[in-house]
Amino acid sequence: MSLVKKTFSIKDLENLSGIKAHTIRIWEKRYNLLSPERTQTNIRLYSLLSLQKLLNITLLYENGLKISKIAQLKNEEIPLKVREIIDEKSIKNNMMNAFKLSMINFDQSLFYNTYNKLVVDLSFREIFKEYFIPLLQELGYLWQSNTISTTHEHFITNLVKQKVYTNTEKVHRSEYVNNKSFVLFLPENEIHELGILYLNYELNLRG
DNA sequence: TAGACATTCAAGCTGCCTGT
DNA sequence: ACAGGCAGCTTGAATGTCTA
Repeated sequence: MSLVKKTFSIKDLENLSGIKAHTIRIWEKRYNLLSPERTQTNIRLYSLLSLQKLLNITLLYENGLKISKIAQLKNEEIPLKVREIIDEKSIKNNMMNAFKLSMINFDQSLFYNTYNKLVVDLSFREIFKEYFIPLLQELGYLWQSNTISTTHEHFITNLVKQKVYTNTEKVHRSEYVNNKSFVLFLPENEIHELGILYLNYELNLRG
């Protein structure tokens, strides 16, 4: 018997993709996602291509795309979309890891370098929301699990704070766009002020 | 007008049945 | 074992309606 399989049963697809056979049938029926060959006795036989397609679909699906949306994609578009997600993820992972490394080693210039790479393509808001917030969230867990100390936390939050300050200064306008005033304050004894500093940035950005 | 609450819809799962 | 149909259930998102 050949070790290289040429056709796959619906059970094979279930095992390889983690999508239940019943669900695969439903998708097939509702969205024509796959159109397998059939044996004389009407049993589905999937090609390697079908398997590939299902695995791609699974990846998109697990990344939050609705099955109804995926079904609208043309066959050629699916691998492109998959690559987009993978690229985006690995770039993001690399950058996140760089930030974490800079924290562990108290490496200020690594922090700045990573930031400077990001700022080429992203707005400060995007960097703050997509990188700094997750980073700070993770700090919490790392601290809880004794992986890092408060010194690390202070080191990185201060660098982030710096970035908020400099960006706030950059967008600050001498003339206000409207005459509204905002008073920002934290609850008593709340020491984590980054959120409020960022809000201040957003307000300045809007004049 | 914001927030609470209700309704609707898509998607998926499970169980049951019948047929091959 | 697999196919396919049906009913019933859950979940989450989107949308609509009511009310303080």
